[in-house]
Amino acid sequence: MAVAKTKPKSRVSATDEGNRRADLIRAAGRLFVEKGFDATTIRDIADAVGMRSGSPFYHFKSKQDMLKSVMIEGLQAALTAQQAAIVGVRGAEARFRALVKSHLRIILEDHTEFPVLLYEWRALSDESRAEVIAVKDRYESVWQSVLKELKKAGLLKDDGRVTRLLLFGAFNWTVQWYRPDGEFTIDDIAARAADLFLCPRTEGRH
Amino acid sequence: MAVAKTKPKSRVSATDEGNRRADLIRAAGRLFVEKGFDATTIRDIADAVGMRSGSPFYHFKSKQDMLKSVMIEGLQAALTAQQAAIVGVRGAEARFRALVKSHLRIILEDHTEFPVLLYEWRALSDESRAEVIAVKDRYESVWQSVLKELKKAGLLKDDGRVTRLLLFGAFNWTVQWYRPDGEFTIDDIAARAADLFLCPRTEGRH
DNA sequence: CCTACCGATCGGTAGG
DNA sequence: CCTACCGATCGGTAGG
Repeated sequence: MAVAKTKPKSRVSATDEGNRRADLIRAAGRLFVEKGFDATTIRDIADAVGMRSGSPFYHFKSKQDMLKSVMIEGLQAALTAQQAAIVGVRGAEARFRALVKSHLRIILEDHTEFPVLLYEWRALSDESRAEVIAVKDRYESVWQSVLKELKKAGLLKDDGRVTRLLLFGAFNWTVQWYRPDGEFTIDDIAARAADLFLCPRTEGRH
Repeated sequence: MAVAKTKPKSRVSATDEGNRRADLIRAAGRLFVEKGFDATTIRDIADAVGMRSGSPFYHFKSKQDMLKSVMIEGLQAALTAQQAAIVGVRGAEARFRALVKSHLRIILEDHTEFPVLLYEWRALSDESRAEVIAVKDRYESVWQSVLKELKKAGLLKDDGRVTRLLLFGAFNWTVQWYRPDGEFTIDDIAARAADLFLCPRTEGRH
């Protein structure tokens, strides 16, 4: 029997599947942020990408699986942006400012996957949670090392757990109030946030 | 007809109704925080206070009405605590520290109504929202005036809208990570949070 | 990826 | 405040 040695068809369909999956993740992320995980139905998500209600289950085995995938997608985008933001940047303050800017862009720009992580943690099942935490830890460890540098440089009084969580709180809360058509740009807010937390360098360094 | 001039029975029943209503608000608040508004069913709430599933609708006309009532209840408790915390306290820094402590106690202690306001804003209908905002504005205006005093005293670089929202973010985010059995008490966290935001007074004031 | 469907559950109501 | 119930909707599946 003539079996083709190259399989262009399966290759194409794999690509298509990847795209459809990515479409679903993007639509789900946006809807989860807008309406919340529980208030979003599979039918909402299917509609958003032009599918029928049963079809998302061809790509994800459950709604919970979609939630986990959305969060991991958001974290991976954040990790990539984080690396790009600090590569080659020297000095504790500059690295800190770069991290803040990168973080706010990730959570406030059109990527809506990361905010799902912030506001639907409760909806994540224990099994999914472990997977997500592994990626989340990588993202946070970069923050920890930069905060440590900051403290060493005398630009931050304390870099303990409580301080760290207070910082993240200020940043992550922006999702609740930032509006793209508002008075301030994302970079404005990032600069003001960095200013707020940095101890003034002692006057007259010379 | 012999109409009793005093109506002890209706008085008692009014009191009872008030208690049952308060019970429902407390149970709903706890469940909304634990599972989220959408994931909490009327049956969950009824169970929690020992009612049948149809009975909460004797006290509230809809689930949305319960949400609004929970939020307003939380705000009123916060307003009362806020007043008590700053009355007679003089000096910008002392007033600020008192406000922070009071706020963290309200959102982290057993009162669970205020956090509903923070995390279920999205679930609130437009009509309910207007009512809640009116009470919320009273609570925030006290913060604004204290932050203004702080800036005047040189203890805060800026008291604009962005800074204010960053501050609230750091405080409100504690709901996500604070654990009563953790390493730090609420007052520890309040003190550390106040330290984080206050500019160091210029050394050697004399 | 669609069609057709199922069992479960939900907010809410009538009538007492 | 309970009993009994309804219409709507939801996550998910079988079979193609």
